[in-house]
This record gives sequence, structure tokens and C-alpha cells, in this order.
Amino acid sequence: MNLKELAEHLNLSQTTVSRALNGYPEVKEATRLRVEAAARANNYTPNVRAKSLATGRAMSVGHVIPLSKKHEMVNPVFGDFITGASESFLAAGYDLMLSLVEDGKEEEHYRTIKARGNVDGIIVHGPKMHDSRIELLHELELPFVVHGRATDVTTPYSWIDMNNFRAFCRATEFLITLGHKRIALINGLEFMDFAHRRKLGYLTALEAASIKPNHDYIVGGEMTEEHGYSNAMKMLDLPEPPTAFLTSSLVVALGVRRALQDRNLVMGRDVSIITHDDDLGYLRNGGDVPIFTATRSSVREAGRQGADMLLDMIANPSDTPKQHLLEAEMILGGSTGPAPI
Amino acid sequence: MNLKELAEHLNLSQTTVSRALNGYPEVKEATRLRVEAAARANNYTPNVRAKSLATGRAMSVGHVIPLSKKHEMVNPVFGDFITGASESFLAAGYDLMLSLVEDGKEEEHYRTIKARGNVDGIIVHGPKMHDSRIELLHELELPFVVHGRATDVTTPYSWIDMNNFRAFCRATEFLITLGHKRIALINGLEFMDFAHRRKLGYLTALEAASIKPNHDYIVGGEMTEEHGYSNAMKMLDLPEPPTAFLTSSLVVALGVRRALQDRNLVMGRDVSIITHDDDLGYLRNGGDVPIFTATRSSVREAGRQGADMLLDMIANPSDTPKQHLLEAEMILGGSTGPAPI
DNA sequence: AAAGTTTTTCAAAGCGCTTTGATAAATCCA
DNA sequence: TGGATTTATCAAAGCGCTTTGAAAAACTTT
Repeated sequence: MNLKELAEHLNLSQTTVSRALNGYPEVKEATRLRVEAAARANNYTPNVRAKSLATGRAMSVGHVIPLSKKHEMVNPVFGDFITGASESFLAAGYDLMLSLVEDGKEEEHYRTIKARGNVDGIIVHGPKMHDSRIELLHELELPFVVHGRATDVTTPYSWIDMNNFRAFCRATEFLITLGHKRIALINGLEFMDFAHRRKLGYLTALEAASIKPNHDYIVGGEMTEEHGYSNAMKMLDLPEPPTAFLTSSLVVALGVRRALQDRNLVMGRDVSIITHDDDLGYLRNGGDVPIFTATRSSVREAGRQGADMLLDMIANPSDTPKQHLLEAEMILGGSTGPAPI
Repeated sequence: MNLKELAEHLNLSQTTVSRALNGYPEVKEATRLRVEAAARANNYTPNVRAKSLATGRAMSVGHVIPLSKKHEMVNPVFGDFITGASESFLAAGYDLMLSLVEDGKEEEHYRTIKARGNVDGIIVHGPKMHDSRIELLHELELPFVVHGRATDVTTPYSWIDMNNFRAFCRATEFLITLGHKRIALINGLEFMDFAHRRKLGYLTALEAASIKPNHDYIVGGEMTEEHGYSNAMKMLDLPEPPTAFLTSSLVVALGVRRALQDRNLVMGRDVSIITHDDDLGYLRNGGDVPIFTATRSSVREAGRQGADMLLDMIANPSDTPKQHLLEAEMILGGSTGPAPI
């Protein structure tokens, strides 16, 4: 059933029916009730395509996820982010569109998204240090919120981010307090902005303690279990192996733990691990007792806040960009202990 | 720039321009080239909303993911599935819409999706044993493909699934061959269809070997690391603990492995583990050498095939439903060995 | 009761595209 | 060269909704 049929059925004009359903004041209360009842009875839902063509609003937001053809992997945090975000979007009547964009095709793709006109705003995922997408989106005048930040971008834009620098600085300081001096960092891909900030936090803490960074202890890469495992193995084979590891995700930490086991080292006694924990639904850091000492910040919460920010921007496009920095909490688990002598 | 402007710019009618761009034969080749050049030069992309209103096709497909408010978790396989699926969808010019639907609100939600008219077809995720969504979608006449199956549904429908029964039957047989008799199954939520089939495969293999199933050895639940850990711990504390574990996902297997370590048991010697492995991008079963003996089937591949099936159904709605069953391969890793005496 | 207000309803235009049915231009054949 | 075909183009209607500007109906005033 469409609006025309519903209007005929009610012996009213489309105008009145449309207004009744959209809560406009210039319609008699009795009429409104009659219309609403009929709409419900006939299971009438306005056609979004027509509606959005008429209003100019698409009533949908896009999530754009970078995808490198080489590893073909959607970062596992994405699922949790949208779990958080979708609640706000759904409540506001917005649909979610998904675009996986291959590396290098960003520009073309974003222009197309804009021209196709089927989203009112965009959440940008996985920003790199120099991320050209941000300038581009500004130019296209499409509201957007970045999940994360891009170090080299100077024009203001909206973002929701976790304080990566601070989290990793604190974690490193904590290890130093425990007496560790040979601290390794198994990071994400270093051109990703979040990884860069984490490294900076780590280096800053080392410097403050006058510990010279050792480049054999620092590595970046796609955050898989294997990445954690193989790099930890390599480092454990060094003449002077690290006594502590900082890892960028729980999955990586699991890999490092496997390496420790392979080398018959006891986690928390022989070697310490601190990981960042995105608090993902299916991969929690243990139950009540955390397995790993960790810096924790919920990606789902970031999703919620990011969604609200974007809805705000769509409603008030002329507002100045908003930013929000989430602080990670540090939780103590069984994976850290004093440095062995 | 819109069609009207482009047409004026070219001194042609909208009709001709539209036809030129959509490859209709009744337009002179020279004109077509002129139009295409102008479209490119002016960065013209048709407005999808208008296009889809005019054609009646939405040019988008929906992914509907069940979400239980209790655990609020998007199954991690979803990311890999869409990674596989999006390639086909994008190539065909289809957008991806995402809907997270709360448990219990399915019916309402699907009706709305249909009435809103913004998708041409749907991929149904996470089917339960009795899944009312399938009947509903039939009734709504919306093309759909199920990722998985629903045991209790008799009307034919299209699906792409992995042979869960066979995979778990084979894995169990393999453990029995190794001499194991006390074999535990740490399954997914048992009302989920895939988990039900896996259990059936497991029970069938036990029965064939005349091993009576022990209900202390069988447990189902959300597939998290913690689920694997805590249940393995409980079972290892039994007077007669299992000598082998079958787990429904790599994440769960990691939890079981942690339990073994906590109990100072050596995996592959004291206790064996076989897991199912969805071959996820960020959580692979080791590198060249698999950590766990596993039944493996790529979810990404399922995504690819599911997408193609759905596109097919949208193009030929009157075709009979198609089904495809992927077989898992069994790969030997370091987590299995003969049963201890 | 006539004139002025306010409330309620409506017809019609428009959003940007496709598609039908008609027309004009080009080509063919006798 | 003129009529029959074929080819190329166009004007206008329609997809299902919102929104503007006008009209009708219902109240208020005097």
C-alpha cells in the first residue's frame, strides 16, 4: 500500500495523510488518529527512496572501511563499533550503508558516494597518518566523523578517538616502574594513525626514564595472532631478549603468550605482557579476573558516541566540528610482574 | 550535476542522455561517445534514489544480523563474510545495507524493510533451528539467501552453508581413531542451527564407535574465549576428565588451551584439541604450521558464493531456490595426539 | 448577519531519473 | 524521386513522496 492508496481509502488528500503521519500541526487531531489507525491497519510504511528523493535527505549513513587487497581483512573492531553505533542510527531512523573500499580507490569511491546521494553522512574508519580522505570529504561537503584521527591533517574535523598516546605511555611507565628496561612493542601497521600514536607514547615513556629505544624491540604489522607469535619468537631469540611486551591488541597478545609457552617461559614471572584491549564482545580479556594487564577502552562505546556526533552534524551542518577523546583505563591482570634479575 | 543539466549542456534531451549512458541501442555511436565524455568531464553519477524510484530496483542488498541485547555481540565471522560478499555486490553495482535486529523484533523489522523498499534482496545471518524469518521472507516475496540453514524449515529456500555435520563427525572419528574415548564438545549456542548440526555429527560418530555420550562433556554457549576457558576448567576438574576437546571456533580453542596451561597439561600430548576454523583474516590458525588440528572452511568464500547466489535470485526471481554445501577440509596441527594411557 | 480570523484540507508542482509513444531525420528500394 | 523503412531524437508521463500556495470550512468578532 502506498500513500495514494491510503489517501483514497481514507477519502483524504495525500497532503493531509502525509502531514498527519509526519506530525505536522495543521491537521485536526481526530483526523490524525484516523490516519494513524488506518496506516497501522494497512501496514503502511513510506517508501524511503521516494521520501528521500522528495526531502533531499537519504536517511542513511555510510561506513567506509578501507580494505587492502593484499590481506583482505576487515578489522575485527568494526563489528563492535557498529554494534554501538547502530542503536543510535536505528533510533533516529537511519539506515546503515557499508562500503569496503580498496586501497587506492578512495577518491573515486567517495566522489561516487556523494554523487549517488544515498548517504547523509559518513563514518570514516581506519585513518592513516596522512589521510587524504579527510580533505576530500571536506571538499565534497559531506558530513563525516572519523573513528580515530589523522596526525598530518590540519583542517579541523570531527572525530572520536581513544587516547592512544596516553594509554601506551602509561603502560610503558608501569613496566618501567616494575623494573623492566628491555621492553618490546608489537604494534599495528605503523602508517595507521593509532599505531603511530601508540609508538609515540611508548617512546616518550622510555625517554623520560632515559632508556634508549632498541629497534630490534619494535615492530609493526597487521594485528593477527601470528604477527604476535612470530615477532615474539624472533625477539626471544635475541642475545638480550625483552623482559616485557607491549601489544596493540588482545589477539596479538595471545600470539605472544603462545611464543612464551613455546619457549617455556612463564607469563607474568619471566616475561610480562601489557596489551591494549578493545573490550570486544567475543574476545574479552578473561572473565572477572583479567588474563592480561591491559589498557582498556570500549570500541562499542566509541561507536555509540561517534554515531551521536554524526547525527548531530547532519542535523546542524554549520556547527563547528566536534571531537571527543576517550581515556583508556588501566586494569591489572596476571600478565605483569617485576622484571627478573 | 544532474541529468537535466547534463542534457542541456549537451543540447540533447534527457531521454537520449539517459539511454546513451545506460547502453541502449537506439542512440548513435557518435552521440554516445560525446555523452560519455561529457559525463566523465562533469563528474556525473546518476542519483541512486531517483534511479531506483524510477526503475523499482533499489540496487542494494541488506545484511540482517540478529543481535541479542543480552550479549550485544556481532559474531566475528560477519566481517569476513562481507569481505567475501562485497566484491560481487560492488562489481554488480549494489550497495550493502546493514541491519542489526534485536531478538524478537524480527517480524516487524523485516516487514519494514520490505515496505521501505530500499533493498532488492537480503542475506540472512545466524539462522536458528526453528527460524521464523524464512517463512516470513517467503511471504514477503523478498529474495534472500541464508548463510547457514534452518533444520525445521521445510519449504525450499536458498542457502550457502558449510557441512557442519560432516566436519564434526569426521573430527570426532579422528579423535576416536587416536584412541580417545572421553571426548568433550564445547559448542556454540545450541539453538543456533550450525551448533545443532555439529552436535549431531559428534554424537553420530560416538554412536558409531559405541561410545556413550557423557552429558558432562557437552556444553553450548556464546563462542568466546572465556566460554572455552571456563568450561574446559570445569571439565578438567571432573573425576574422569576428557582427554580430547572439540571446539566450535578458534577463539574457543584458545580458551581451552589456556585452561590446559593453567592445569599444566601439554596440548597434543596430555589432551588433544580439534577446532573448527573459519579461516578468519585476523585470527588464523597459526602461520604455515597450524597450531590446532582443525576442520577448515573459509567464511570469506561462503560470502563470495552467497553474494553470487543472491544476485542470481534478484535477476531471476522465478528460479527455484539454490543451495550450496561447502565441505570443510581437515588439517593436521600440533594439538592432537594419541590418547594417554 | 456580515466581515474577519483561524483552522483544516486540497490540488499541483517538484525531487532526478526511466520509459513509452510520437516525431523527425536518415537511409533504403523500386 | 517518392514512398517505405529504419534510425535517432524528443516531449511527457510516472515512480511515491513532500511542500507550497490556494481554497474551503469552521470559528470569532463586531
